[in-house]
Amino acid sequence: MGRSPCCDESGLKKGPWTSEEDDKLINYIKKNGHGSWRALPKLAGLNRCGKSCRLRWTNYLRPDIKRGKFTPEEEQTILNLHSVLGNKWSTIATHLPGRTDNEIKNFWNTHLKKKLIQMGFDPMTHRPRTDIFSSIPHLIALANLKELMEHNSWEKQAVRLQNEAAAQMAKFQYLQYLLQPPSSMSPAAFSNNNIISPSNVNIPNDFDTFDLLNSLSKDSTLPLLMEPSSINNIPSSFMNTSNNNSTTTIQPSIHDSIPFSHLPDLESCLISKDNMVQTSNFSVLCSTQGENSPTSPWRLPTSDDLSPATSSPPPAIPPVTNTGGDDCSASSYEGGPSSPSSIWPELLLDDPLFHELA
DNA sequence: AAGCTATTCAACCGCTCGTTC
DNA sequence: GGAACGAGCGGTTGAATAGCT
Repeated sequence: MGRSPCCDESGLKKGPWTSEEDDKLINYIKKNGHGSWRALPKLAGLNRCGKSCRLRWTNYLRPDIKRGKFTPEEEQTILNLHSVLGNKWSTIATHLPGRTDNEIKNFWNTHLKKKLIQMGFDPMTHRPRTDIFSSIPHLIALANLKELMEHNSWEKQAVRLQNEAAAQMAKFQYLQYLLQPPSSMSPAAFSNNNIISPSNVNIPNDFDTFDLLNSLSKDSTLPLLMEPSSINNIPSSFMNTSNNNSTTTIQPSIHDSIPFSHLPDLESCLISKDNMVQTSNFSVLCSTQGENSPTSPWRLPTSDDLSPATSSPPPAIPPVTNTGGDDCSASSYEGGPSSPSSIWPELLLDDPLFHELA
């Protein structure tokens, strides 16, 4: 199958569009619809290829396009969706009305990616980079912030909380290190669905790992999405397990899924087959549905999920069990719903450092 | 003011996928 | 089944602009 010549055809104009060309394109599409893009330029009296016309229309001239700065909510949505979907810009764009895939892609490449890198996170996996050099910017920024805070006086408490947050971060980075996949596995493959499977991760019989996992689950809200056979390797004494036909939710920090009709923000959640939405503050999720099934039982919300019921007020979210007395992590990381694999972006957005570095 | 560098984003390129014949 | 084609997608480029020296 050869490539279609399209824009290679000589004599066709390339480069920036003039307002005259824009008018021609808009008027034609308003009257006739775009029909066949290949045929459109001739019919509209444009010396452009159809592809160029399509791009100009979908990325710039379409009447429903929303221009201007991305809101923090949109930023959050992009981060959440990117952590689940990767560079599926068009899919991400379907969750952001009025934004084009091109615009989101540009915003990611020029802003969000840089923020993640500066914070010491891998923008592909949304996980902390475990090599010491990549962590340096984050550590320096933390140190600077700490110093800044120590020189103001509102902040002994804040410094303590910051230290505790940093300790949490360190704990989790160590956990990530313990659970990290073999080096042969590419980050891209890992980011496809963000599921830790037994084949790509070493779930050790290492008491330290489970101890750390358990401690993190108790005093913060850090989640892990695992496949069922991985879960089988975790001693049951570590977890409280609730079970139904399609999912098993293991919740050391006691946080139930809630019916999605009560969910305040569907966009940033995952929905299970039995229409339960996973909110923040869960700890470990796994599926009991088909031991060898590569597919997650969790899915992104669709427009069909946006029923009128979603407008009913959300129930009070139960407080996080917080054995460590760490109000910082609890107050920072609790709150809005999140998808299991999108906790890192949410952590970042809640992290003052994230805004500091922006 | 001029020159240089960094950033942004519209547009292009080349590939893949789905449909038709 | 496979060739041809159209449409769409993600990656990349480069002109315009902003910021800095």
